[in-house]
Amino acid sequence: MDSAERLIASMQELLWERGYSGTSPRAVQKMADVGQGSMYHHFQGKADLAVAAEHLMGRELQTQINERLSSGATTVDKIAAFLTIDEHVLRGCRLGRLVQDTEVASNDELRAPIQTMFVWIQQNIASTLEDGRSNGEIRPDANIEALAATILAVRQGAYVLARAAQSEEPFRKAADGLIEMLTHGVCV
Amino acid sequence: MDSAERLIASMQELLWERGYSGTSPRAVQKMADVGQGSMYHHFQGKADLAVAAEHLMGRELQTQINERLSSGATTVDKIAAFLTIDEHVLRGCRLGRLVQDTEVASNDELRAPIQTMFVWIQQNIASTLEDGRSNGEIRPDANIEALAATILAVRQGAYVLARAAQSEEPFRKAADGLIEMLTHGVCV
DNA sequence: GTCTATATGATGATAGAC
DNA sequence: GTCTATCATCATATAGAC
Repeated sequence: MDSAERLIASMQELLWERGYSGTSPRAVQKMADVGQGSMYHHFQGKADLAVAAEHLMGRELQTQINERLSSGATTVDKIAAFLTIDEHVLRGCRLGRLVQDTEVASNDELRAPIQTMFVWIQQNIASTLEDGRSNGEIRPDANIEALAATILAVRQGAYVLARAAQSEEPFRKAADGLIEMLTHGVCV
Repeated sequence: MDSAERLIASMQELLWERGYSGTSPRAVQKMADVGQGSMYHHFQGKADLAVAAEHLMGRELQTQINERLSSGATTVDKIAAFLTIDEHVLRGCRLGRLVQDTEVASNDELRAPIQTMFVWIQQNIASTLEDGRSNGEIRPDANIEALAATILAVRQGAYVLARAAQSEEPFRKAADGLIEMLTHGVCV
């Protein structure tokens, strides 16, 4: 990896670990083993480098999500796979965590890659549900768009609950509850 | 309001607006119109003042949530009220946002009040669902605990989606999807 | 109980040599 | 393309006068 690549990889790591405001250019340079001048040669500044890191995150997440949403026999299995716990639950969602930072939310350049990814994920969940509807697994009158938003929200919210508890248990519970609702409904 | 109360109110406001790491004692003092020496007289430091602010937040949230979970005729109406949009959706959840901050998540004194509130909320949702089960509104075999976790996760996640989009729409959609799942289920 | 002065280190960024 | 030196500003906190 060259300097620029190492800078992006380090920024990505630190964004996940410490958030945007909590990540200093210094720390990125140190982790990447790259000098200050070098960083400001390759990137305009902290925000510019962070955007590059966000784009890399997005590409990695797309791969992961595609794998999960295409695993499993039934539609519910696919959604369950999407909600499967991974090794990083307590670190939070790489993208979702970032957008809680006011500096990120109020800067369109930093926010755009996150919003784009969320839209992409929702569309993929929606098309998984559509397939299920064609198969006859999903009710014909289901509001696919709303359901996709709910499913993504459960994952994002489950990360938050797990972080507050410093335990993976609330994540699992929230996922279980969603699967139950998808399969059985709740009302008599 | 005396100095200490103004400090707590200001810290609360700034925690919501800028998060913990993003809030400096300076800024709090300025908003509260209180000098530096005064702040360090009343509180041990930034974290100590933040904990006081978190406790105040918790008390306010309990009132709001009690109101919502007791409004509405049916159990689903009550859950829908819990998921009703409020005027502050784009600012995020006061508690959920905080715990995304690494400094908060890794400091037990700062994290505890948040976790306590989440547990309290889940218990209140659970007992609302229990009532519905007694009424015959909710399936007897429903996994109440998991459903409560899911419902709270939807609210938390919906905040995240709204912030990423800088729009209240995803929040509404996620809530709609949840209500649909509660009432009809999704699978044929 | 509140004030000002000060300490110590980090922040994000620039300047200019090599 | 990378380096070191430097900048102005902010962070959190303490010291000691009033």
